Amino acid sequence: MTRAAPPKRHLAAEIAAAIRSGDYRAGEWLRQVDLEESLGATRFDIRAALAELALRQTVEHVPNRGFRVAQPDRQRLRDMLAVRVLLECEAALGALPRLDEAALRLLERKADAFDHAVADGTTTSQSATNLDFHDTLYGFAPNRALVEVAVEIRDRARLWPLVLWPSVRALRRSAEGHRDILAALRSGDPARVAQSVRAHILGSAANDPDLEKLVQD
Amino acid sequence: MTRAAPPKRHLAAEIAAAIRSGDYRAGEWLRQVDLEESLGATRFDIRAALAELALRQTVEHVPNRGFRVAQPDRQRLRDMLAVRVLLECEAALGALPRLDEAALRLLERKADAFDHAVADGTTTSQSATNLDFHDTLYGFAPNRALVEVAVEIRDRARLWPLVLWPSVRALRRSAEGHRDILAALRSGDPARVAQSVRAHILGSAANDPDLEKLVQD
DNA sequence: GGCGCAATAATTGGCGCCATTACGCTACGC
DNA sequence: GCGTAGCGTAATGGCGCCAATTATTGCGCC
Repeated sequence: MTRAAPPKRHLAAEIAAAIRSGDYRAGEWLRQVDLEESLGATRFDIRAALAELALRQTVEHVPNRGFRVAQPDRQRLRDMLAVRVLLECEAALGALPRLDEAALRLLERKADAFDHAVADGTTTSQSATNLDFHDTLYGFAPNRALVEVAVEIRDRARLWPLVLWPSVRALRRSAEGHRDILAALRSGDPARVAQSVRAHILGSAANDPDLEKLVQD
Repeated sequence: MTRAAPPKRHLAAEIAAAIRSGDYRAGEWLRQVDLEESLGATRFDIRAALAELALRQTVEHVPNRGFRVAQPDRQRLRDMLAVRVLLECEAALGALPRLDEAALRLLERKADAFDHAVADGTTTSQSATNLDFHDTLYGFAPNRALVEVAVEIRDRARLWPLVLWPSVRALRRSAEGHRDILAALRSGDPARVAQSVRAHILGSAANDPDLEKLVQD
């Protein structure tokens, strides 16, 4: 056999990453021929991946026209943030009683990793370490289904604000948010945990001036 | 043209309905040839529909083996119910301040329709009128994204308990649940609304003896 | 010179075929 | 008589081609 055989790729994730990195702008049409060439995949797989992204509302599908990057209005973005707050707060609260000293230490290391990525790291490493912190925290929650839904909704809403991310100020604020959450978790106060998670999520959209005031609602 | 041309069918929903009606049991393999014959669709569309259901975790996909109906364990069912409570309570609470007298009248008519379906109706009409009541209520919530997620998660979790539905006792309890929710909405008390919605959702799984005690947690 | 229409070109999307893979049966050996 | 290995069969799934639909460009007309 000439090739080692590419075992399996998740093309939908690759396309989503391409959108996230700015290769395609909101509202732009995604031509299947371009994707099949740039990703080196067959048209069949491209279509399956696009259908998957359409189901996740990452892209919009217009019959006989094609797929284009979804462009949510401000109201919808606000609404999605509220849903994220609801789900992720619940996940964090579920994790709270299950956190022992070792778990808190682990979370601190994850927070450190994000700090380092903010200081000197690529956008992708910043994103990865950030997600790692949250996933680790939610991983302690007993309700597995809740965590899955929370992560799914987060990733669904994550596409658009991330384009605006490279603001150093927002990154520093995000790092501080992790510390706030850790402090709240150590205090053991559920209300404080919920508040810190809420502020952190809403703050992630705060680099957009129009969304800034959402934090104070 | 010989045929009026079937414009477009949502095959995934039809397959889900077939599973719901009991044509396929949990864990059973879904052969593509059978579906393509029974639904009168092409293999291509069947595969797309199955992929969609796999993404919604309605069916499980095993490479080179096929698709089979997912069979969640009790713990996962419990977890999904908790997520539903979280989302649907929030949606109901969001709708609460927006309900005027006309809206409450409308909801009462929807509740009446469900009562009639319970008294003399098919399982599908019972299911439809029940969903209609909830969708109407949530439709008043200002957060559109929240409602969409809530409905999506509900439909995702709805498959399995519904097989157990035809219990008349559970249906009557469900009808009473609607009345409780309406009374709570009329009282305007958020805590009471949340409690009634919570009890109604948890009660929907109460015809399973093993799940009965979940209501009192 | 501008607008509308039609022909052309490009892109999407439906569908069938064939290779790959897993399962079940049978035959052989111990 | 039982276990195992090999083969036959049937199902999955990957891929390419062709029809349907739409955007675009050029031409004719007002």
